[in-house]
Amino acid sequence: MWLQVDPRSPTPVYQQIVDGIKGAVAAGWLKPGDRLPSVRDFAVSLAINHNTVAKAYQELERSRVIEVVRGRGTFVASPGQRPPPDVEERIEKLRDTLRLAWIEAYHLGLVEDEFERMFRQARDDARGGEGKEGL
Amino acid sequence: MWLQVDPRSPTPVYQQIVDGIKGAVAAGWLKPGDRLPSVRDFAVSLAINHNTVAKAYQELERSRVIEVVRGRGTFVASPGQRPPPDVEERIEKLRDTLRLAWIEAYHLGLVEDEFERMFRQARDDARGGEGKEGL
DNA sequence: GCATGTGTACTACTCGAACTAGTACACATG
DNA sequence: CATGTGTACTAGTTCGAGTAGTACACATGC
Repeated sequence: MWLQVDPRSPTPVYQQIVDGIKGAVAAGWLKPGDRLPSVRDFAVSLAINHNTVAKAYQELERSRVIEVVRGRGTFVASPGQRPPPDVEERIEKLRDTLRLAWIEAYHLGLVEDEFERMFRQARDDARGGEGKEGL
Repeated sequence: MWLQVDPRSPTPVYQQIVDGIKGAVAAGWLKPGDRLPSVRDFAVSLAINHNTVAKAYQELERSRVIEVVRGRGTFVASPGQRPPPDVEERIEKLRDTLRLAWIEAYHLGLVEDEFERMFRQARDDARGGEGKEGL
């Protein structure tokens, strides 16, 4: 299975699924129109309850990353259709994440150049990392 | 009081204290040698239990942000003395935070330039934001 | 129509982290 | 010795995450 999950992680399992799928889409590893496993199949693969998968799918649909069709399945959405209802709030949260990251970098003794390099490295990791990629 | 805390936030209260103090130090709003309130005084100001403040102080000491002297009080540490015992782990966590931030930015429809601008803005916010600063 | 597979909704329950509350202890200072 | 500091411990509450099981509504294909 291309996604793994750690039940003992402090990050909730459903959040790990959300992050994993968002990452796979951003990396191009999942493409618009691709079908995701059913909540039950996915739950068996990850050895978790199907309600946890359902919760992740609901969050992903709110984020406009996937589209759910009752009775048929869930599919990766085409990017940039319509933005999620709370974009502004999400952007604000992202701002705060970056602010806290700078503060943390300061206390870890990282100088500005190092941290900016890390920032760009993270961008490259976000698109295509994880080893296998379309070349 | 220069720090406030929201007991209904999903982020734990002790974590809010940690972030707040780290931010105040990084912004220069708290300087090395400055004394922090006692756990009990701070707890009264924030209307929380003193054990919660103590937990925050312990985390801040592990991060080498403050120094605790039993019987005397807690003080802002001088920067760059000795690094925390788990720097590598913290840096790795920071890497992952940035990677997830890029993924989130992608799904919010932010283009690279916008996100890099946001990154630099966050740096400026981290040192000196919050309105009042030493000019 | 009916069986099957899809996501959804609901209840009941377990588990662990966060937090409260209260108390006791060890150390430094005056 | 009194006071103020951080620390440690127990007991209990609260809440979110997750499990388990079931039932429902919709789409598809036989």
